[in-house]
Amino acid sequence: MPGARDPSPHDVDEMVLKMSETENPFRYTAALAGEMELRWQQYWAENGTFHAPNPVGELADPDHPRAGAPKLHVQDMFPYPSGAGLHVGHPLGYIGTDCYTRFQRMNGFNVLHPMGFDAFGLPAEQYAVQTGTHPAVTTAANVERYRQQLRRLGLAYDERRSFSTTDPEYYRWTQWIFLQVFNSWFDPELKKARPISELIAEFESGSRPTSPAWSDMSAKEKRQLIDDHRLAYMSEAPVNWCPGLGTVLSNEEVTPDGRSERGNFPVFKRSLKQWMMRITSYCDRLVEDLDTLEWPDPVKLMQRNWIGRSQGAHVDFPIGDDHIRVFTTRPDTLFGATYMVLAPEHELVARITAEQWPAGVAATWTGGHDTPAKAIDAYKKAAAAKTEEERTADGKVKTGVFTGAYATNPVNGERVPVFIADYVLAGYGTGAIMAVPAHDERDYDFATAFALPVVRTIETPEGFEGAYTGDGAVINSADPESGFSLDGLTKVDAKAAMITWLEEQGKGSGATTYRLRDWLFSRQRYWGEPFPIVYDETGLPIALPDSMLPVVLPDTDDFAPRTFDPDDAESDPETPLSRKKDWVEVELDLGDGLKTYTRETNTMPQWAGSCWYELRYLDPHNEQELVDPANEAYWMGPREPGGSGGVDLYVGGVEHAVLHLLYARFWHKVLFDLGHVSSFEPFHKLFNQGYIQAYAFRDARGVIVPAEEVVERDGAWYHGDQKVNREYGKMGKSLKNVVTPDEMCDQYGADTFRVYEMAMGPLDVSRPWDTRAVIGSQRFLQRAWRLVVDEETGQNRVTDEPLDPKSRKVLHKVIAGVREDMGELRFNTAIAKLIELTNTLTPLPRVSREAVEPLVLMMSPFAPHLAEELWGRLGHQGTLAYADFPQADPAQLVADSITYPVQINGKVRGRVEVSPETGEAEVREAALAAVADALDGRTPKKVIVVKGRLVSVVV
RNA sequence: GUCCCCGUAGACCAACCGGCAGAGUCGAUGGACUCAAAAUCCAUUCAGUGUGGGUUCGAAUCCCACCGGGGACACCA
Repeated sequence: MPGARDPSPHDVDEMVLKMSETENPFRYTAALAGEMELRWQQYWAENGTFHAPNPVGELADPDHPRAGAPKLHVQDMFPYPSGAGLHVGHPLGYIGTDCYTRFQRMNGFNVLHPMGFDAFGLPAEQYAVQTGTHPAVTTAANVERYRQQLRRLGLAYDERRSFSTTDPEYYRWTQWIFLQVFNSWFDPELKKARPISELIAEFESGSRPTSPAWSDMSAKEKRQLIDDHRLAYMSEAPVNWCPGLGTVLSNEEVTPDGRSERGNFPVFKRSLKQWMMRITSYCDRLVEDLDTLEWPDPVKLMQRNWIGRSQGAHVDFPIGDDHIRVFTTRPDTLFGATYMVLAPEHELVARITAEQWPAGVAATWTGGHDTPAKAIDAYKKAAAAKTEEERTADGKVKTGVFTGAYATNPVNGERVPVFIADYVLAGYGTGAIMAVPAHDERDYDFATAFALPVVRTIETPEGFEGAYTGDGAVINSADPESGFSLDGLTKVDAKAAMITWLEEQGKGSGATTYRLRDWLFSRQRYWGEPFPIVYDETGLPIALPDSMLPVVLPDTDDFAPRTFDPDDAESDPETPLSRKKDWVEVELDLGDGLKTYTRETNTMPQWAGSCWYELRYLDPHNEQELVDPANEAYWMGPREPGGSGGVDLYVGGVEHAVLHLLYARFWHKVLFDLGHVSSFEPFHKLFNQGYIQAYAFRDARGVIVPAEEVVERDGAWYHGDQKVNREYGKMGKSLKNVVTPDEMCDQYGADTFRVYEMAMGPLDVSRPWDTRAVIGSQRFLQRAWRLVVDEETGQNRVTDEPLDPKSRKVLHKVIAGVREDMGELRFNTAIAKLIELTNTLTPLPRVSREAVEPLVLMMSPFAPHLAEELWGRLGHQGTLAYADFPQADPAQLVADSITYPVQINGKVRGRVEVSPETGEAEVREAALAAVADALDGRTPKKVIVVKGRLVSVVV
């Protein structure tokens, strides 16, 4: 019956809570924490406490306490706001940067710590399709939910600088950058991007000759030639088509086994006309500038691997009237090239294939076929039938067939047989190799299988079997006819000498190749930035002028992508925007009067918005410019000559090692070349935070049971009476082990949650979530609270009497330690030291202000609400966010005395206590005296005094 | 297969340039307080550092091999 319900267990909890509150009304409970947290969050918002002043423009504030101070720009990888909301793992990095920036703000830095939302892209669209709601609606709701969740944690963001990549005011500038890229070309001499207008001027003046001559070209031909030089260009080329997602994908979005990173659908190579970005022009700079960055080595390595730069040579091997061009990193071993291999797809295969097998050819070479053409045909069919996965999974087993043709080794005139084999990839280098079995493992395996000769050209250690890839003197590398010889040179010198010779003879040249391909930039999706591009009757793209930006994404109910059977490789992509006929056809005046144009209907990929967001935080409302140069120079400019500049600390997961971080670096470099920014790298220092993982439990049937209902008994886990198995992994709905920050705030308060996340381990290490252990952080905050506040009366307990000398030493030791730990993001050890200090003060009869004030200040980065509250109760006005972080008194860091353990042969046999100034000789005397008994008359062979540490005696 | 990182009390983690293995947290146990409990406070417990060698007066720390866990790359010429 309504109004007469029995007390539920929930009510009982509340009664218990109320009872304990009435017993100790001023106790630091979750309820009290919640009340004061809300109050301080309001205070900060109302007072703009965390506003960071810009040098110029709308956000400039000369009266701000940190105006003109040294700057610190710290950023998190902004989240994609999913429909599921945050779990406790998500804000780990955000809390880390919040603690760090609060600390540095108190150290006098003008701190920029913004947060935004990466809200375009596939997942938002998929979520919208699932729920049948427009992505704009779901995205806005998700962003709002994230904002609330983050606000509740007391993160000190400058909220004026927050934006979402889906805001038209934001993507207006994403489109503007696209146009910058579109209207640029890469000058290979200067190795930088230049405005396309400068290229056109060179064409027109004839200083850069064209073929045919510029003046002989039609207007359309001229435009095509120009378009071919742009950094953003359209091309018909094999791309990754993913029917399951209904869109094409960039190489970076495809996993090594040929599936989509998102959704795990099959991906097929398909020739389609798509937008590309010429990231390959920047390969060298993207590799070399890694040296200027403070990034974790694994991330640098991943980028280097992905770019895959190799230096070597192109060499031409004559064959009939043709020649086969190969790329090799080992031109020094050219004399050892005993055969050649083409990729099965290589364009020369058909032309060079012989009509008949040469006399006496081995059966292994022919694959058992009558003619080379049949053998080749069969092999190509077999290769095509294999998936990428099968092709690589076969590992070391080398297959191939002979073409029946022979080419000529250009250095010594030897006839070398030409094979096709799938261990040579069509997409890398020239799709053809010279094979040097003596010094390349793959070639050696193939040569062994096909009984091909092995000629060593590098001195190989005695008894060495297989391919020797190490260093050594060059041998067997001389041509008696020409007199050319590399014999006796080192590997490095021989490479250089060979390249010089090849270039002199016109038989090859030094060359560098890359694994990186140009960035496929268009997607057949609705929820992305529209391209600021239209087409006229020629079908060639025309950039819209800045004045027409933004090109707003048109509203539609028909936003679902056209997807296909995931395995239907022959399906064709369809852009959702193309269905909006009234939007696609547009009348514009682009200079030649009002004409009808057709809009580009692809949208930009998810990565576009995150490619430059670090810049927009600097000047988020600037309508004239992407960012005012003065603001960019202040927040991101290089700090020393030749420095990269960029964000001072960028924190995020390692999963973006290649995708986001590579694309963002590329765009930033284009903007740098065009003079829009003074930094040539976007992120100077990168820190990869670990993940919070969680246990999940499965019952005997293999069904996941809710983790919170599982109890541990006698070393096993039970769900009710049922024994369950424990697994370790991600936190997620499907594993029924999600814990949300909201629950933690309800149960303990945001400060406790923050302290727990920071205390549970180093920021870069992944660890398991353990709700039961959170209580420890709450106890710490309760003890600290109790130092200041009498739990029964609410009175201030702090006295102005000086601290006792012993505790003072502890205080200053802790201050020194905490400062050091904070600077290096070692929050777990900093918190341990704060707990130590708290535990030192707890038993004291009177609590001295001398100790409590520094404690409160030092706790404030971790537990900001509690600290603000205590700071007020200690008699201060306003916020402590700009108070000075405590400094240790060096005089207090000197120990009164030092106890030296005295070791005899590595074992501690005694101790001596001396004053810190005691000289080495005296310590030695005292030590020997202390262990005289243990020495038992033996004379020490050696006595080692380690100053301040110990004394080691050897007998 | 190659390369990189990590293995320390029952759990999470400290230990700086090699110098007494323990800062902190959870758990467990005992005590104080209480009629009792919760909460709180106090105390105790527990590893010789994955295994085996080596260097050293001295090794968790440096070197080598192996085992276990995580990650990167994986025919890139």
